[in-house]
Amino acid sequence: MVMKKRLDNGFNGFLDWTVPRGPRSFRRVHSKKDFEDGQICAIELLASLAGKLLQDGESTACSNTSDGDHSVIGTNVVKEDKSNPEKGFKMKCCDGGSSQSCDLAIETTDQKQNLKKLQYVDNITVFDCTSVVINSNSSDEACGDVKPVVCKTEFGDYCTKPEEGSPDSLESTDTGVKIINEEQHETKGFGIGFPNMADSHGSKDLKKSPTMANSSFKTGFRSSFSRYRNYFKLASRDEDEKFRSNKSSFHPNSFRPPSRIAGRRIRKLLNSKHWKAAPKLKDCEVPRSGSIDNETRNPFRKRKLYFNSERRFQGDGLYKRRRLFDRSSVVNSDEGMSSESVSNSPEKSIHIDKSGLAAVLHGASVTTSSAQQASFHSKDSHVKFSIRSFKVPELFIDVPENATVGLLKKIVLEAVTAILKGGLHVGVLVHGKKVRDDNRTLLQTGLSCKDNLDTVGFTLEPNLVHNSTSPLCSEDHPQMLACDITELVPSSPVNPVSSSGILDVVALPNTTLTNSKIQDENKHELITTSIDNLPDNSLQDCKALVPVPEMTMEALAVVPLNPKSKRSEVVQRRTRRPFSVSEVEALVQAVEELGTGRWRDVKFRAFENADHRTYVDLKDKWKTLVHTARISPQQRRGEPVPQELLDRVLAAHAYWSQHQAKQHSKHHQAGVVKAIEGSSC
DNA sequence: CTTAGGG
DNA sequence: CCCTAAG
Repeated sequence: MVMKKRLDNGFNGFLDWTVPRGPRSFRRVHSKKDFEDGQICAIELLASLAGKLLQDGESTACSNTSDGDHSVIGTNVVKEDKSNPEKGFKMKCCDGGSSQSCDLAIETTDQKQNLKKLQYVDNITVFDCTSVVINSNSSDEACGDVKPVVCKTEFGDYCTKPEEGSPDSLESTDTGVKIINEEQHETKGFGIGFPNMADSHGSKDLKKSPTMANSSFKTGFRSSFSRYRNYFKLASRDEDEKFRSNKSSFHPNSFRPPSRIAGRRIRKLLNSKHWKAAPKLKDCEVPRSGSIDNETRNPFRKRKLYFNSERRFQGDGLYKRRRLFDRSSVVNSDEGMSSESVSNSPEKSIHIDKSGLAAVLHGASVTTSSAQQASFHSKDSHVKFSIRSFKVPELFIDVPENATVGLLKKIVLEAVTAILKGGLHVGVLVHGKKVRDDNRTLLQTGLSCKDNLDTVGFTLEPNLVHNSTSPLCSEDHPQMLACDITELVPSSPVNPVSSSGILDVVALPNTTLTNSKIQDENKHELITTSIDNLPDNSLQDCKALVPVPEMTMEALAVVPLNPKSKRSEVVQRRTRRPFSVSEVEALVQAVEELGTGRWRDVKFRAFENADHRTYVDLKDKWKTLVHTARISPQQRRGEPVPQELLDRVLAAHAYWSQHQAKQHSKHHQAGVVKAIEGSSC
């Protein structure tokens, strides 16, 4: 996760921030509402199915084993039975043999907005051995007919809806979830699938979902979109130089008139939550008053150039220092812990998905439907995603050797159910990096060009921030609400509690997973949960089942366990936003006029509406610009800055450095003079 | 809050 | 880009 330092530039790598580092602290942004608003409808469906399975477990799951159906390991497949539309989501167990496949197809077919819907064929029921993969590569005709729709907008709406239409509505035919047996992994693989559940309870749950699905989604999107529009009404300076001028005039100029503080306040309001009031203020703006003193002393003063930060109409302003992210969305999938760090008894532990907890989409194939994706107003452009496979979050399972396969299945199912019930987040990866700014458009993110679409990835992430009012907590483990668990392992195994919902650990009361390593690494979510309600007493033999969330050591170390402190808010490093040439030009222009010591003024002069550029950013950029200008062109990286600009940078830098020195000496002299005068008097 | 500078 | 001392 740490980027290579660029020492060759002589800067001792201080430029390293060009690549995001891990978060330093955490915050929580997703509201409780997020969680409750059906964000996990699809998941709940699965969970309900899983619950059903649990109930019927002994007769179904175990029967498989007794039947000698060993193929279930890594091959069992769950699929819907489309032949029975009324039953909706009848689950069927099929022995996929080598053609194991499950369904998970996510597709965005954008009609009028960027992202209209995600189709989610939720046969996410198969887990493979080393890596649980929901693979859709196989065009298994038997699968892929059921299409509950999961709408996950970038604004958080998340809903499901069964697709009443024909299977054709699915973009891709390959909607099977594939169980992959990755032999290269030393751990033994296995898979589970929902057994025959012709009368699955799930169908009922499913029938509910459609309603809220669409409505929730649409409203969510609309409101979000309207916010954008409001913003742009206010702040977009796109093709409006005048606007910019007016705007700047509204704010205190660089010489900070008396009203400066008030001006700042107003500005702050404008930039924050009072967008709608802004347009009116604009009308009241007064033309910018001329400079008082700069004119005479600043040789660069004449030039006028303003950077139109919103030129591209991309809603950058919405960024608004949005630094709070759900914890689970912050963790990088590739930072997942190794299995070794968790298994307290390697011989017996079964490690699922060694590659980490993040559910990683494999081979996302994406296509664009519009040729002018990259064009400016591509509102009508669609970006279609065809997700071939997901990895399911990593599970760590520890069972005794003499446990039955049926038990194992049950345990795994428990783990999966726990995760699913906890809800999932979808992460988006571009070039392997997580896109954490949910407000960015696909266009901004670079997902609009066909060329870039193959770099997209999706992840399924356990919803670690489990709301206290969520069913799992309130119903199943109410006691956790009152527990302030700050230790890694519960001191009293007799008092089982649930952790963050997805982290439930099924363990014997006296065999709490107390692996020292785990403790050492702050796996404080390893809380035991009661297994009393489990039907199978044989479960008593199992040592522990530990679904471990995607989580880095860092995250583990920081995230508190207390459900309340689970609001563990994350301060996410801002997304990197390289300065464009036009921005650089604006910066140079402003610095030429104002000097290098007045970044606040520079900010207001040239980047006032670029909320994502703070004066510190500008100062830093200037710093790097000066550096860039001094090094040889070959050593420069990133978007090349015109030499002309760099020359100006150096000139301005030299000038202001000298000027500063002058001022300094001037003041010094003045002080001396004054002192002399004072003494003479 | 700003500035300046290190990381 | 982050952090923070200092003003």
